[in-house]
Amino acid sequence: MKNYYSVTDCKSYIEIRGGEYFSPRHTFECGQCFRWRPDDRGGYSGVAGGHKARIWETDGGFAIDCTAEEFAAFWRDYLDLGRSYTDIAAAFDTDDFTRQAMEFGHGLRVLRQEPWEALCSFIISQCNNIPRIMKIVDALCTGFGEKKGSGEGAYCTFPTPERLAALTAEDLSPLRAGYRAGYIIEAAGAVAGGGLDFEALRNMSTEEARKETMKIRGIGRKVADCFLLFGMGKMDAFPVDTWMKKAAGRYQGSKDGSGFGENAGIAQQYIFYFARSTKIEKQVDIAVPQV
DNA sequence: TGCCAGGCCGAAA
DNA sequence: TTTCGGCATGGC
Repeated sequence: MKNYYSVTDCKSYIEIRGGEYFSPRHTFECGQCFRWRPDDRGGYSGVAGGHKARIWETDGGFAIDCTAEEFAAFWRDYLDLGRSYTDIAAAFDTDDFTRQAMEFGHGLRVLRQEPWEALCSFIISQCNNIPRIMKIVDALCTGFGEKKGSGEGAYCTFPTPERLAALTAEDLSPLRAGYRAGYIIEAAGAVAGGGLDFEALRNMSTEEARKETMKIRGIGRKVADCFLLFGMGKMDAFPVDTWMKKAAGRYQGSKDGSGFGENAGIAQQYIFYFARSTKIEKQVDIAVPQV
């Protein structure tokens, strides 16, 4: 396991080499996030934490169209580059199912998303399909987020809880989110009003944080666990006995015998394996060298 | 046209 | 404690 990333400044972008293999496709299309889109050049463009970027694979690693400073300040943590997924994968090389799961999702990383964006996005995800989730999230950002940049580089940030808390379900009707609109506004109110305190949740056990999150109407076990894993970095949010049994059932029931197809749902179950891995993972040194 | 999608809520059993 | 219908909407 290499734990050292070399960052090369290529003027309009930086290239990261020497770390673990990172798959933009597996990472951005597995269903853990909803604001990244593939482009016709093989890369992915997305907005996170108020930043916009394009990420693509290179011969020796991957590249981001940002500065080394921006990488160090935001993208490095967002992409969870300080965690050794190689070690995690090695620890799960125990049986056919887990081995194929790891192979299928090779290069996938669990993104460290903004808490509010993760919570709101997974409220929208309930009883919904991924293309429509992305469509609603996009409409939410376009309609109520902050507009940044200009021309082709223009984009909208994810709307703040304060902004959404001031709205009514009717205001959100252009989103066509259905009954989820009310849930969004209630959650926004809880966050903006301090009823759901992200910093306090960080200091709680996963179980306590889950209980606290589920006090909000419209947030059940599934949404809460997605929020805790993807938004709060609580890597043990998904109990293996609950979620992996589902994944195993779908794996064994696959018609072509290949196990894992191009299925975002299955890929997410793969993430749950990572979620169970904190006990064996190692933190690595990711100091960014001079460019 | 009908089924279903990465749920949740609340009532009834 | 578990089960089940209803909820909005749109993709297939």
